[in-house]
Amino acid sequence: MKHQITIKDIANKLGLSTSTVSRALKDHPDISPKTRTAVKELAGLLGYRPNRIALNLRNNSTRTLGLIIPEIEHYFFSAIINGIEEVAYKNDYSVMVFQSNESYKREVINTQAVLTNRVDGVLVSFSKETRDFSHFQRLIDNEIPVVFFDRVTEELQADQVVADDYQGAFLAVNHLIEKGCRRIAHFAAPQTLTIGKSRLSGYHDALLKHGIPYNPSLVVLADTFETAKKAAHEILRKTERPDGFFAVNDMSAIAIIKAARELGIRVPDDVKVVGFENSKSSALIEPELTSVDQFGFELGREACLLLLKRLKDDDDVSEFKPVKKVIKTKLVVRGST
Amino acid sequence: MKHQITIKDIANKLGLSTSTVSRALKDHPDISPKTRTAVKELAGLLGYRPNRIALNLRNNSTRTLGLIIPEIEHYFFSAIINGIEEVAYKNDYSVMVFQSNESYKREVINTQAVLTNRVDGVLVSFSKETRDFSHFQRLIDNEIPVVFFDRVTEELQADQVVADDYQGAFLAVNHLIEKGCRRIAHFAAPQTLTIGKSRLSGYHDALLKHGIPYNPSLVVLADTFETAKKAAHEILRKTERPDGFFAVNDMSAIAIIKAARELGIRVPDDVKVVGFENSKSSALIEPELTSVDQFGFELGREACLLLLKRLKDDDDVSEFKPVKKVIKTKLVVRGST
DNA sequence: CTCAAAATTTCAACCGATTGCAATTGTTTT
DNA sequence: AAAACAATTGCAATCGGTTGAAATTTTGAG
Repeated sequence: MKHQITIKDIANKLGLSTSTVSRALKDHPDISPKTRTAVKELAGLLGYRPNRIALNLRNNSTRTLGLIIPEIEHYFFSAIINGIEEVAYKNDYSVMVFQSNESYKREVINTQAVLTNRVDGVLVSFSKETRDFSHFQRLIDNEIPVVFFDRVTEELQADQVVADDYQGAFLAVNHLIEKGCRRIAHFAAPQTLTIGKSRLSGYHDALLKHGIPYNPSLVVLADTFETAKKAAHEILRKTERPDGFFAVNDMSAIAIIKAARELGIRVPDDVKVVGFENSKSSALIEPELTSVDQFGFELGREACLLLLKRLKDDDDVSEFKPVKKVIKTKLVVRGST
Repeated sequence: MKHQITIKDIANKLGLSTSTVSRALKDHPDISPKTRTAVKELAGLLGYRPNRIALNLRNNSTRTLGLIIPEIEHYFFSAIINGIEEVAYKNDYSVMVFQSNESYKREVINTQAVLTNRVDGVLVSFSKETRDFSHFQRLIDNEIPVVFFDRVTEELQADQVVADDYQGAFLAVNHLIEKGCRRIAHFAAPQTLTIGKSRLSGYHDALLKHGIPYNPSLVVLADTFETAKKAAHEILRKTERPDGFFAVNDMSAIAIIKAARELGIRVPDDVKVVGFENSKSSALIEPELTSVDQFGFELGREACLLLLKRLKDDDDVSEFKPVKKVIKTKLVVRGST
């Protein structure tokens, strides 16, 4: 990088001290109008920009947020990043993005990276592998505000922002039942993730409400396209095949639709399918997928707003009370049901 | 943030000077083994981590890269970010992400933000609106290495990484012709973007090769789902409708397939469609979309590698020769042709 | 036991900006 | 004209770490 114009350059050229220049630039009342204009003029002329790093050092703040996320290449997460970046941008914060790639080990390294980079706060959605949360506890111990979103845990004293997974699942399954389904399968996420548990429990309670017995053999762990495709093939070949599917995400739901087509089973006539995410893809496939919108953009926005709020009132650390923000979901009905 | 352990804390506790501690921590030969181990031990005990900001200030380097991108919420770009983050991670760099949201004005602000944040280098794919490139020139004037990817320009002396758009388009249209199409429409991107021009020219030359006259009325500006859907409806209703489509991206291609279905036109029997991107969605729709894979992940990797190379040999600034790296594309044939 | 060489440690400046306090200049009052 | 006061400006420390050069201590040879 080229030599950047510093306050010292301006001071020298005008025969002033750096302190005077500094004060002149920020309209300190002590400075005479004459020198103030002179300083500002020259600063403009030379294209002076304050050195953020020097300010970071002095203020012990970087105006930067860390974002630790499993995979960027996933509609839901990219929507969240979008929401986060939007809020950060409006509040003059920058965002550093770190991917864990669903790897616990890499996630630990990511937490070290955010510490090293001295970010002011961190937004986290942890990996599927993560069981131990001590690396996040280390952030909290350093009094770096952390907000968890989507993938959250009760093990830590930290803010959370989640979609209303239980409500979404309940809506979805209720909808299937009202459409006439009686034998509804659930393609679930790992039960180590809160979203896995909540969505299963919404599924369970919706069945209960309509007096349909809960049948564990209809619940399968399948939260990716590949696993879901395989599982759907198996379960659809059984003699007593399901007449409805509630999938934990859109990719799994789409895999089910594809599997059904391959087996000559009609959607929605023979089998109805509901996904969770309301991704772009859900409107592209045929039939279009009924899905629970979990408003990733809003979720990201809320998470970032909450974090910025924490950064503002960071004084009352002693009486810290974690907040759990729940974003309502919405069922978007399309051709697959 | 809590008080962080500094080199001074260690120095005080051991009755040493900060310089000794500093040198001890980095195995300077001047330091006696005794003090070295003592310092390292205490540092480990207290959980000392060097303050990156202080180092940034001294070294005038942040080990941070800036990334300016139109929209994260787009498969191709998120794949690119993935590739960039991967390379940055392996080389111990962090990535700051800024979205322009396809807005020129916001993009200008983004370039200011990367300047303010004193990133070591910048990766850019500019917005559709951008005609004037002086904000990027300002980065170059500040001798901040800039690498453009996907959306590039010849107006600036800067490195570029692009997919082989011409080749990809040629492959696609050639494929359509070999499959029997004679009246091929092209849904194009704005001709202000190099990708728009290159893909059109590949389309043009493939027609030429097979002796099919170029017909401007078959070229339509339509690079989003909505515009393409509308345009497809219009063109498919004409008496002399096309028998093949080459779309500038997958979203447009999928819109064409949907429009055809709505009009009762069969794909691929009546009309064949090829997209560009090979996004996840292309394998989800029915029929699956034939598409040109532009390897977003690799493109991001290459762009980042090129930038890091520039950062390494930043000495020979005088004899700067911009590099243009072209990533070969590949036609992935599926059910839509 | 002395003195120089070697080993070890400290001093001080620096990166760029901020800020309390001291110092300088200019103005007014008596 | 001197004292008192206000208006400006400069000094120096600070943030945390690095590094050339100086200062100190240790070691070993004569």
